[in-house]
Amino acid sequence: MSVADRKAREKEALRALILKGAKKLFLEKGIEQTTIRNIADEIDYSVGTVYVYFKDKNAILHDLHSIGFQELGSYFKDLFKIEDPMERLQKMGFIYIKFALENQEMYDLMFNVKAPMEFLESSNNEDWNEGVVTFGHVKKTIEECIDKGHFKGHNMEPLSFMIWSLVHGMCCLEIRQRTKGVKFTNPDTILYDGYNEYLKIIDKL
Amino acid sequence: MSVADRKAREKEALRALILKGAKKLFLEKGIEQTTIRNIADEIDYSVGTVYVYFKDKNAILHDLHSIGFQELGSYFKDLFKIEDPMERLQKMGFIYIKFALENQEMYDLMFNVKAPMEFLESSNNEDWNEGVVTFGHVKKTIEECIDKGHFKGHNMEPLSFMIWSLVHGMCCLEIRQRTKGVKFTNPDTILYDGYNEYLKIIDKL
DNA sequence: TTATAAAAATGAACATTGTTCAAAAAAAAT
DNA sequence: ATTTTTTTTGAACAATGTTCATTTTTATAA
Repeated sequence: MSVADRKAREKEALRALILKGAKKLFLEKGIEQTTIRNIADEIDYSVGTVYVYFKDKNAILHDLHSIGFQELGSYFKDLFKIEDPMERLQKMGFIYIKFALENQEMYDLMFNVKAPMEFLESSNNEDWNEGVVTFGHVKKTIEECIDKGHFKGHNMEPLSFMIWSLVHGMCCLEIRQRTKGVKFTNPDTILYDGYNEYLKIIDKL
Repeated sequence: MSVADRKAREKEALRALILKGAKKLFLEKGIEQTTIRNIADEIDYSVGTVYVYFKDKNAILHDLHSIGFQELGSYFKDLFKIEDPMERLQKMGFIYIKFALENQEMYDLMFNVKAPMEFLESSNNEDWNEGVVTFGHVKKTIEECIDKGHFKGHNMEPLSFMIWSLVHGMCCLEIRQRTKGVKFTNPDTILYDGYNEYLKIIDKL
């Protein structure tokens, strides 16, 4: 173990500490209400240090958005043990909603907040890897469904996109407060009620 | 015409002028990049004046979000001439997408930006009228579809919510840049391709 | 151990933001 | 012409993201 190695580890640790502090504050008081100064205070470092480890706020938000995808991944983990692709598809949407509702701020960061995408653009990164991988799971599952004779007459990719959008749209309306004040009969269960309507439909396809 | 009347008209006119200037700048450089000072400059008034006519920035954003719903209403106008509810439902989604793509910044303000909802909360307004009315159009159409024997075994409200979410989700992913960098086969048409998959499905219901 | 070089951390300073409010200017009423 | 009311103003404030010369800490060499 050289000194350089230890330093590299320490750098990585502080980087992680900053992200941890940022995430804590995000969950406590929201992304927009969290400032760099807040984050620095939280971990007992100065503002300047934060900027040594991250180019700007977008960079922090991007890294945190990646962590969000890791967390979604751990929600998804057991899914791939399910052999039947139709059953897997059904559970996938359910778990997706569960993740979104249990991690609203993170979900928002992953799929709504502009910063992570702006970071990608600013670093000349063409692809959105996190998105590619996650959407890949949907596509793969749908493909298996089609192979088994389901979704006759449908195209894999647009169908996958539509189903992703369906679930995302519900989460999005909920998280961005567009379901409040719309006078649903059962506001508390509307996401799962809506999802059930979708389940009824694909049951026949 | 009393002096008070004229003054009232002038007040209303200046209010409208501020909103017009704000909208122009929003479309030019985005909502987040537009400052109150920008708006004041645009219409040759001082910052202070803007605050005489609007409580804060959220109030401007809320009023502009309402204007967005008026504009969506004019897109929807001809829809209600369509007798067949299934045909109307199909066209409604299509027009909804068209509106979203042609007015991305306004759509974002209407359905994603938090400010308009924060304004509602701060003014103790329980209901989101614009949302209630627009969602009402979907519900009414679905209800007519059910009355005509479609969507057997489905519940009107959750089904309406699911369909709204489906279309909204696609628009949302597009506008918030989550379709870029995901390597679609046909990125330019993915929204309409996705919508077509939905059309194929409800065709059978 | 001490002196020197490299790395890491700092926080004052800057430009920009939303917002306020006493003062000035303009308009209306007397 | 004078007073009162309404409207407009922009300097000032606190808070934000960001920068960077300076200081502090750590590693290396003598």
